[in-house]
Amino acid sequence: VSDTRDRLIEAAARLLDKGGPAAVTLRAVAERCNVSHNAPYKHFASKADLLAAIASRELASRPNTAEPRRGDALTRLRQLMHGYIRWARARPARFKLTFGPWSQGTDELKDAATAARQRLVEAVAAAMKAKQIAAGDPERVGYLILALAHGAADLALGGHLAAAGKGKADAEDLVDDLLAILRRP
Amino acid sequence: VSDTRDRLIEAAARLLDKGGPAAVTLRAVAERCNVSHNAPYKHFASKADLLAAIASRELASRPNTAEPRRGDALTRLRQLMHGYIRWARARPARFKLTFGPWSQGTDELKDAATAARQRLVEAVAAAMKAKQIAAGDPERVGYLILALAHGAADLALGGHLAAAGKGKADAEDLVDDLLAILRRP
DNA sequence: ACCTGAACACCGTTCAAGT
DNA sequence: ACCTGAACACCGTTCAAGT
Repeated sequence: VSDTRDRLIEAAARLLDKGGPAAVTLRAVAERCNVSHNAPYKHFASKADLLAAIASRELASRPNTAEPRRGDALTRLRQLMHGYIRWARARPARFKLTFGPWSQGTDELKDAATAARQRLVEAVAAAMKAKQIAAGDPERVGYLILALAHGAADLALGGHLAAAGKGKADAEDLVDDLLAILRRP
Repeated sequence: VSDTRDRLIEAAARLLDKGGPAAVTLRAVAERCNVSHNAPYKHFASKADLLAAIASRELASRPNTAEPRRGDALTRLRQLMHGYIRWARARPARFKLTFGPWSQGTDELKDAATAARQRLVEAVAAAMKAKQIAAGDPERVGYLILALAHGAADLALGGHLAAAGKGKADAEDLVDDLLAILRRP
Protein backbone atom coordinates (compact mmCIF):
# COMPACT_ATOMS: atom_id res chain seq x y z
CA VAL A 1 0.00 0.00 0.00
CA SER A 2 2.62 2.46 1.14
CA ASP A 3 5.06 3.54 -1.50
CA THR A 4 7.95 3.60 0.94
CA ARG A 5 7.19 0.06 2.03
CA ASP A 6 7.58 -1.29 -1.49
CA ARG A 7 10.77 0.65 -2.00
CA LEU A 8 12.20 -0.78 1.21
CA ILE A 9 11.46 -4.33 0.08
CA GLU A 10 12.96 -3.70 -3.33
CA ALA A 11 16.11 -2.12 -1.87
CA ALA A 12 16.52 -5.00 0.58
CA ALA A 13 16.12 -7.58 -2.18
CA ARG A 14 18.73 -5.79 -4.24
CA LEU A 15 21.19 -5.71 -1.35
CA LEU A 16 20.54 -9.42 -0.85
CA ASP A 17 21.43 -10.16 -4.47
CA LYS A 18 24.53 -8.03 -4.31
CA GLY A 19 26.16 -9.02 -1.05
CA GLY A 20 24.27 -11.95 0.45
CA PRO A 21 22.30 -12.03 3.69
CA ALA A 22 25.05 -10.23 5.61
CA ALA A 23 24.68 -7.18 3.38
CA VAL A 24 21.03 -6.72 4.27
CA THR A 25 21.11 -4.30 7.21
CA LEU A 26 18.21 -2.05 8.05
CA ARG A 27 20.61 0.88 7.98
CA ALA A 28 21.80 0.16 4.45
CA VAL A 29 18.23 -0.43 3.28
CA ALA A 30 17.06 2.84 4.78
CA GLU A 31 19.96 4.80 3.35
CA ARG A 32 19.18 3.46 -0.14
CA CYS A 33 15.62 4.78 0.24
CA ASN A 34 16.74 8.15 1.60
CA VAL A 35 15.01 7.72 4.92
CA SER A 36 16.41 7.61 8.41
CA HIS A 37 17.93 4.40 9.70
CA ASN A 38 14.87 3.46 11.72
CA ALA A 39 12.12 4.50 9.36
CA PRO A 40 11.70 0.81 8.37
CA TYR A 41 10.13 0.22 11.78
CA LYS A 42 7.14 2.25 10.67
CA HIS A 43 6.49 -0.38 7.97
CA PHE A 44 7.84 -3.62 9.45
CA ALA A 45 7.78 -4.86 13.00
CA SER A 46 11.33 -6.18 12.73
CA LYS A 47 14.08 -7.10 10.33
CA ALA A 48 12.69 -10.65 10.19
CA ASP A 49 9.41 -9.14 9.04
CA LEU A 50 11.14 -7.34 6.19
CA LEU A 51 12.90 -10.53 5.11
CA ALA A 52 9.60 -12.40 5.21
CA ALA A 53 8.14 -9.73 2.94
CA ILE A 54 10.92 -10.34 0.42
CA ALA A 55 10.30 -14.09 0.51
CA SER A 56 6.59 -13.56 0.10
CA ARG A 57 6.95 -11.25 -2.87
CA GLU A 58 9.48 -13.55 -4.45
CA LEU A 59 7.31 -16.62 -4.17
CA ALA A 60 4.33 -14.71 -5.54
CA SER A 61 6.06 -13.17 -8.55
CA ARG A 62 8.71 -15.63 -9.64
CA PRO A 63 6.67 -18.64 -10.79
CA ASN A 64 4.34 -16.46 -12.83
CA THR A 65 7.03 -15.06 -15.04
CA ALA A 66 8.43 -18.50 -15.72
CA GLU A 67 5.16 -19.91 -16.98
CA PRO A 68 5.48 -21.21 -20.51
CA ARG A 69 2.78 -20.57 -23.10
CA ARG A 70 3.37 -23.07 -25.87
CA GLY A 71 4.25 -26.70 -26.39
CA ASP A 72 2.55 -29.93 -25.31
CA ALA A 73 1.80 -30.78 -21.69
CA LEU A 74 5.08 -32.56 -20.99
CA THR A 75 7.07 -29.72 -22.53
CA ARG A 76 5.25 -27.18 -20.40
CA LEU A 77 5.90 -29.24 -17.28
CA ARG A 78 9.56 -29.54 -18.18
CA GLN A 79 9.91 -25.80 -18.83
CA LEU A 80 8.16 -25.01 -15.57
CA MET A 81 10.81 -26.94 -13.66
CA HIS A 82 13.69 -25.62 -15.74
CA GLY A 83 12.42 -22.15 -14.95
CA TYR A 84 12.46 -22.99 -11.27
CA ILE A 85 16.10 -24.04 -11.48
CA ARG A 86 17.03 -21.01 -13.56
CA TRP A 87 15.52 -18.80 -10.89
CA ALA A 88 17.58 -20.50 -8.17
CA ARG A 89 20.75 -20.02 -10.16
CA ALA A 90 20.03 -16.40 -11.10
CA ARG A 91 19.05 -15.27 -7.59
CA PRO A 92 20.54 -17.81 -5.17
CA ALA A 93 20.18 -15.58 -2.11
CA ARG A 94 16.47 -14.96 -2.78
CA PHE A 95 15.98 -18.66 -3.44
CA LYS A 96 17.57 -19.60 -0.11
CA LEU A 97 15.65 -16.91 1.72
CA THR A 98 12.33 -18.01 0.27
CA PHE A 99 12.75 -21.50 1.70
CA GLY A 100 14.43 -20.43 4.89
CA PRO A 101 12.90 -19.91 8.31
CA TRP A 102 10.84 -16.98 6.99
CA SER A 103 8.55 -19.17 4.96
CA GLN A 104 6.20 -19.71 7.88
CA GLY A 105 3.98 -16.89 8.94
CA THR A 106 2.10 -14.48 6.75
CA ASP A 107 -1.04 -15.44 4.90
CA GLU A 108 0.27 -13.64 1.84
CA LEU A 109 3.11 -16.12 1.60
CA LYS A 110 0.89 -19.15 2.12
CA ASP A 111 -1.41 -18.02 -0.66
CA ALA A 112 1.53 -17.54 -3.01
CA ALA A 113 2.83 -21.01 -2.23
CA THR A 114 -0.58 -22.54 -2.80
CA ALA A 115 -0.96 -20.81 -6.16
CA ALA A 116 2.47 -21.97 -7.35
CA ARG A 117 1.74 -25.53 -6.28
CA GLN A 118 -1.61 -25.44 -8.04
CA ARG A 119 0.02 -24.49 -11.34
CA LEU A 120 2.42 -27.42 -11.05
CA VAL A 121 -0.34 -29.89 -10.24
CA GLU A 122 -2.32 -28.71 -13.25
CA ALA A 123 0.68 -29.20 -15.53
CA VAL A 124 1.17 -32.72 -14.19
CA ALA A 125 -2.51 -33.54 -14.61
CA ALA A 126 -2.41 -32.29 -18.20
CA ALA A 127 0.60 -34.48 -18.97
CA MET A 128 -1.22 -37.46 -17.49
CA LYS A 129 -4.37 -36.72 -19.48
CA ALA A 130 -2.26 -36.57 -22.65
CA LYS A 131 -0.76 -39.92 -21.61
CA GLN A 132 2.72 -38.45 -21.73
CA ILE A 133 3.49 -39.66 -18.22
CA ALA A 134 2.06 -42.59 -16.30
CA ALA A 135 -1.30 -42.09 -14.62
CA GLY A 136 -1.38 -41.43 -10.90
CA ASP A 137 -2.21 -38.84 -8.29
CA PRO A 138 -1.20 -35.51 -9.93
CA GLU A 139 -0.62 -33.85 -6.57
CA ARG A 140 1.65 -36.60 -5.31
CA VAL A 141 3.63 -36.77 -8.54
CA GLY A 142 3.80 -32.98 -8.59
CA TYR A 143 5.46 -33.01 -5.19
CA LEU A 144 7.88 -35.66 -6.43
CA ILE A 145 8.97 -33.52 -9.37
CA LEU A 146 9.11 -30.34 -7.30
CA ALA A 147 11.21 -32.01 -4.59
CA LEU A 148 13.67 -33.24 -7.19
CA ALA A 149 13.97 -29.87 -8.92
CA HIS A 150 14.33 -28.11 -5.57
CA GLY A 151 16.96 -30.51 -4.29
CA ALA A 152 18.92 -30.49 -7.53
CA ALA A 153 18.92 -26.68 -7.55
CA ASP A 154 19.99 -26.44 -3.91
CA LEU A 155 22.78 -28.99 -4.28
CA ALA A 156 23.97 -27.27 -7.45
CA LEU A 157 24.23 -23.94 -5.62
CA GLY A 158 26.60 -25.48 -3.10
CA GLY A 159 28.67 -27.17 -5.79
CA HIS A 160 27.62 -30.60 -4.58
CA LEU A 161 26.35 -31.73 -7.95
CA ALA A 162 28.91 -31.01 -10.64
CA ALA A 163 31.03 -34.14 -10.62
CA ALA A 164 33.58 -34.93 -13.26
CA GLY A 165 33.38 -37.86 -15.63
CA LYS A 166 30.46 -39.99 -16.72
CA GLY A 167 28.12 -39.27 -13.78
CA LYS A 168 28.22 -35.56 -14.57
CA ALA A 169 24.78 -34.02 -14.35
CA ASP A 170 23.53 -30.53 -13.75
CA ALA A 171 20.19 -29.76 -12.16
CA GLU A 172 18.31 -29.57 -15.45
CA ASP A 173 19.65 -32.98 -16.50
CA LEU A 174 18.27 -34.56 -13.36
CA VAL A 175 14.82 -33.08 -14.01
CA ASP A 176 14.91 -34.51 -17.50
CA ASP A 177 16.02 -37.88 -16.11
CA LEU A 178 13.02 -38.02 -13.80
CA LEU A 179 10.58 -36.97 -16.50
CA ALA A 180 12.00 -39.64 -18.80
CA ILE A 181 11.46 -42.26 -16.11
CA LEU A 182 7.91 -41.07 -15.51
CA ARG A 183 7.07 -41.55 -19.18
CA ARG A 184 4.91 -44.41 -20.20
CA PRO A 185 6.97 -47.31 -21.57
CA VAL B 1 44.50 -31.08 17.05
CA SER B 2 43.92 -28.48 19.72
CA ASP B 3 41.51 -29.45 22.43
CA THR B 4 40.07 -25.96 22.69
CA ARG B 5 39.41 -25.92 18.96
CA ASP B 6 37.19 -28.99 19.15
CA ARG B 7 35.35 -27.65 22.15
CA LEU B 8 34.67 -24.39 20.32
CA ILE B 9 33.18 -26.26 17.36
CA GLU B 10 31.05 -28.42 19.62
CA ALA B 11 29.80 -25.43 21.60
CA ALA B 12 28.96 -23.54 18.42
CA ALA B 13 27.08 -26.51 16.98
CA ARG B 14 25.09 -26.81 20.18
CA LEU B 15 24.19 -23.12 20.12
CA LEU B 16 23.13 -23.56 16.50
CA ASP B 17 20.77 -26.39 17.41
CA LYS B 18 19.33 -24.49 20.32
CA GLY B 19 18.71 -21.02 18.91
CA GLY B 20 19.38 -21.05 15.18
CA PRO B 21 22.10 -19.18 13.29
CA ALA B 22 21.42 -15.94 15.16
CA ALA B 23 22.37 -17.57 18.46
CA VAL B 24 25.86 -18.46 17.25
CA THR B 25 27.95 -15.51 18.37
CA LEU B 26 31.65 -15.79 19.01
CA ARG B 27 31.10 -14.29 22.43
CA ALA B 28 28.53 -16.90 23.45
CA VAL B 29 30.71 -19.69 22.06
CA ALA B 30 33.76 -18.45 23.95
CA GLU B 31 31.83 -18.03 27.18
CA ARG B 32 30.59 -21.61 26.97
CA CYS B 33 34.21 -22.77 26.71
CA ASN B 34 35.37 -20.56 29.57
CA VAL B 35 37.74 -18.55 27.42
CA SER B 36 37.82 -14.87 26.62
CA HIS B 37 35.54 -13.51 23.93
CA ASN B 38 38.28 -13.37 21.31
CA ALA B 39 40.15 -16.57 22.05
CA PRO B 40 38.39 -18.17 19.04
CA TYR B 41 40.58 -16.04 16.79
CA LYS B 42 43.57 -18.12 17.86
CA HIS B 43 41.89 -21.16 16.28
CA PHE B 44 39.79 -19.73 13.45
CA ALA B 45 40.50 -16.87 11.10
CA SER B 46 36.92 -15.61 11.33
CA LYS B 47 33.42 -16.53 12.33
CA ALA B 48 32.81 -17.86 8.82
CA ASP B 49 35.74 -20.19 9.36
CA LEU B 50 34.19 -21.57 12.52
CA LEU B 51 30.88 -22.15 10.75
CA ALA B 52 32.68 -23.92 7.92
CA ALA B 53 34.32 -26.18 10.49
CA ILE B 54 30.90 -27.13 11.83
CA ALA B 55 29.64 -27.92 8.33
CA SER B 56 32.72 -29.95 7.59
CA ARG B 57 32.49 -32.01 10.77
CA GLU B 58 28.78 -32.54 10.22
CA LEU B 59 29.19 -33.79 6.68
CA ALA B 60 31.99 -36.10 7.75
CA SER B 61 30.26 -37.64 10.76
CA ARG B 62 26.58 -37.74 9.96
CA PRO B 63 26.34 -40.13 7.01
CA ASN B 64 28.53 -42.70 8.76
CA THR B 65 26.24 -43.13 11.71
CA ALA B 66 23.24 -43.57 9.45
CA GLU B 67 24.76 -46.41 7.48
CA PRO B 68 22.61 -49.53 7.72
CA ARG B 69 24.13 -52.96 8.22
CA ARG B 70 21.50 -55.47 7.20
CA GLY B 71 18.87 -56.06 4.56
CA ASP B 72 19.09 -56.42 0.78
CA ALA B 73 20.60 -53.78 -1.50
CA LEU B 74 17.38 -51.85 -2.11
CA THR B 75 16.55 -51.82 1.60
CA ARG B 76 20.00 -50.46 2.43
CA LEU B 77 19.61 -47.77 -0.22
CA ARG B 78 16.22 -46.84 1.15
CA GLN B 79 17.47 -46.69 4.72
CA LEU B 80 20.42 -44.56 3.66
CA MET B 81 18.07 -41.92 2.27
CA HIS B 82 15.64 -42.16 5.16
CA GLY B 83 18.59 -41.57 7.46
CA TYR B 84 19.48 -38.49 5.45
CA ILE B 85 15.98 -37.10 5.92
CA ARG B 86 15.92 -38.00 9.61
CA TRP B 87 19.15 -36.05 10.04
CA ALA B 88 17.66 -32.99 8.37
CA ARG B 89 14.62 -33.13 10.63
CA ALA B 90 16.60 -33.74 13.82
CA ARG B 91 19.17 -30.99 13.23
CA PRO B 92 17.64 -28.57 10.72
CA ALA B 93 20.08 -25.74 11.46
CA ARG B 94 23.12 -27.99 10.90
CA PHE B 95 21.52 -29.35 7.75
CA LYS B 96 20.98 -25.87 6.35
CA LEU B 97 24.45 -24.77 7.36
CA THR B 98 26.08 -27.78 5.72
CA PHE B 99 24.59 -26.87 2.35
CA GLY B 100 24.92 -23.16 2.79
CA PRO B 101 27.61 -20.83 1.48
CA TRP B 102 30.18 -22.53 3.75
CA SER B 103 30.21 -25.71 1.74
CA GLN B 104 32.90 -24.35 -0.57
CA GLY B 105 36.39 -24.10 0.72
CA THR B 106 38.27 -26.50 2.90
CA ASP B 107 39.69 -29.75 1.59
CA GLU B 108 38.40 -31.51 4.68
CA LEU B 109 34.85 -30.73 3.62
CA LYS B 110 35.38 -31.78 0.03
CA ASP B 111 36.78 -35.13 1.14
CA ALA B 112 33.82 -35.69 3.42
CA ALA B 113 31.39 -34.92 0.61
CA THR B 114 33.19 -37.27 -1.75
CA ALA B 115 33.12 -40.11 0.79
CA ALA B 116 29.40 -39.67 1.43
CA ARG B 117 28.67 -39.63 -2.29
CA GLN B 118 30.76 -42.76 -2.80
CA ARG B 119 28.73 -44.68 -0.24
CA LEU B 120 25.52 -43.73 -2.02
CA VAL B 121 26.86 -44.73 -5.46
CA GLU B 122 27.92 -48.11 -4.09
CA ALA B 123 24.47 -48.72 -2.65
CA VAL B 124 22.89 -47.86 -6.00
CA ALA B 125 25.31 -50.11 -7.88
CA ALA B 126 24.53 -52.98 -5.51
CA ALA B 127 20.79 -52.55 -6.06
CA MET B 128 21.38 -52.58 -9.82
CA LYS B 129 23.52 -55.69 -9.61
CA ALA B 130 20.77 -57.41 -7.62
CA LYS B 131 18.35 -56.31 -10.36
CA GLN B 132 16.19 -54.52 -7.80
CA ILE B 133 16.28 -51.30 -9.76
CA ALA B 134 16.69 -50.75 -13.49
CA ALA B 135 20.25 -50.82 -14.83
CA GLY B 136 21.96 -47.51 -15.58
CA ASP B 137 24.80 -45.29 -14.55
CA PRO B 138 24.97 -45.71 -10.75
CA GLU B 139 26.51 -42.27 -10.27
CA ARG B 140 23.84 -40.52 -12.28
CA VAL B 141 21.00 -42.41 -10.60
CA GLY B 142 22.65 -41.79 -7.23
CA TYR B 143 22.52 -38.05 -7.83
CA LEU B 144 18.88 -38.37 -8.84
CA ILE B 145 17.97 -40.09 -5.58
CA LEU B 146 20.10 -37.75 -3.50
CA ALA B 147 18.60 -34.66 -5.13
CA LEU B 148 15.10 -35.93 -4.40
CA ALA B 149 15.85 -36.77 -0.78
CA HIS B 150 17.59 -33.44 -0.30
CA GLY B 151 14.79 -31.44 -1.88
CA ALA B 152 12.07 -33.32 -0.03
CA ALA B 153 13.88 -32.76 3.27
CA ASP B 154 14.42 -29.06 2.59
CA LEU B 155 10.84 -28.44 1.52
CA ALA B 156 9.57 -30.38 4.54
CA LEU B 157 11.60 -28.16 6.88
CA GLY B 158 9.86 -25.09 5.50
CA GLY B 159 6.43 -26.67 5.72
CA HIS B 160 6.07 -26.65 1.94
CA LEU B 161 5.34 -30.33 1.67
CA ALA B 162 2.65 -31.32 4.13
CA ALA B 163 -0.54 -30.75 2.20
CA ALA B 164 -3.90 -31.96 3.34
CA GLY B 165 -5.97 -34.56 1.56
CA LYS B 166 -5.05 -37.18 -0.96
CA GLY B 167 -1.75 -35.70 -2.17
CA LYS B 168 -0.35 -35.75 1.36
CA ALA B 169 3.22 -36.98 1.37
CA ASP B 170 6.09 -36.52 3.75
CA ALA B 171 9.72 -36.61 2.66
CA GLU B 172 10.15 -40.33 3.30
CA ASP B 173 7.07 -41.12 1.19
CA LEU B 174 8.57 -39.28 -1.77
CA VAL B 175 11.81 -41.26 -1.49
CA ASP B 176 9.80 -44.46 -1.48
CA ASP B 177 7.82 -43.23 -4.50
CA LEU B 178 10.98 -42.68 -6.50
CA LEU B 179 12.48 -46.04 -5.52
CA ALA B 180 9.23 -47.74 -6.52
CA ILE B 181 9.39 -46.06 -9.93
CA LEU B 182 13.01 -47.06 -10.37
CA ARG B 183 12.13 -50.70 -9.80
CA ARG B 184 12.15 -53.06 -12.72
CA PRO B 185 8.63 -53.73 -13.98
C1' DA C 1 0.21 8.73 9.47
C1' DC C 2 5.02 8.99 8.79
C1' DC C 3 9.53 10.33 9.97
C1' DT C 4 13.91 11.94 12.76
C1' DG C 5 17.85 11.91 16.26
C1' DA C 6 19.82 10.23 20.25
C1' DA C 7 20.64 6.37 22.92
C1' DC C 8 21.31 1.19 24.52
C1' DA C 9 23.04 -3.26 24.44
C1' DC C 10 25.31 -6.28 21.43
C1' DC C 11 28.43 -8.12 17.86
C1' DG C 12 32.79 -9.15 14.78
C1' DT C 13 37.32 -7.86 14.57
C1' DT C 14 41.87 -5.78 15.83
C1' DC C 15 45.76 -4.69 18.73
C1' DA C 16 48.97 -4.42 22.37
C1' DA C 17 50.24 -7.19 26.06
C1' DG C 18 50.82 -10.98 29.04
C1' DT C 19 52.50 -16.37 30.28
C1' DA D 1 51.77 -21.45 21.51
C1' DC D 2 47.75 -19.74 23.65
C1' DC D 3 45.18 -16.37 25.99
C1' DT D 4 43.42 -11.62 27.99
C1' DG D 5 41.49 -6.70 28.16
C1' DA D 6 40.50 -2.58 26.02
C1' DA D 7 38.99 -0.45 22.02
C1' DC D 8 36.58 0.47 17.22
C1' DA D 9 33.02 0.51 13.99
C1' DC D 10 28.71 -1.47 13.23
C1' DC D 11 24.04 -3.40 13.96
C1' DG D 12 18.94 -4.18 15.68
C1' DT D 13 15.83 -1.99 18.49
C1' DT D 14 13.60 1.56 21.48
C1' DC D 15 12.00 6.08 22.82
C1' DA D 16 10.83 10.79 22.91
C1' DA D 17 9.82 14.10 19.79
C1' DG D 18 8.61 16.47 15.59
C1' DT D 19 5.13 17.53 11.11
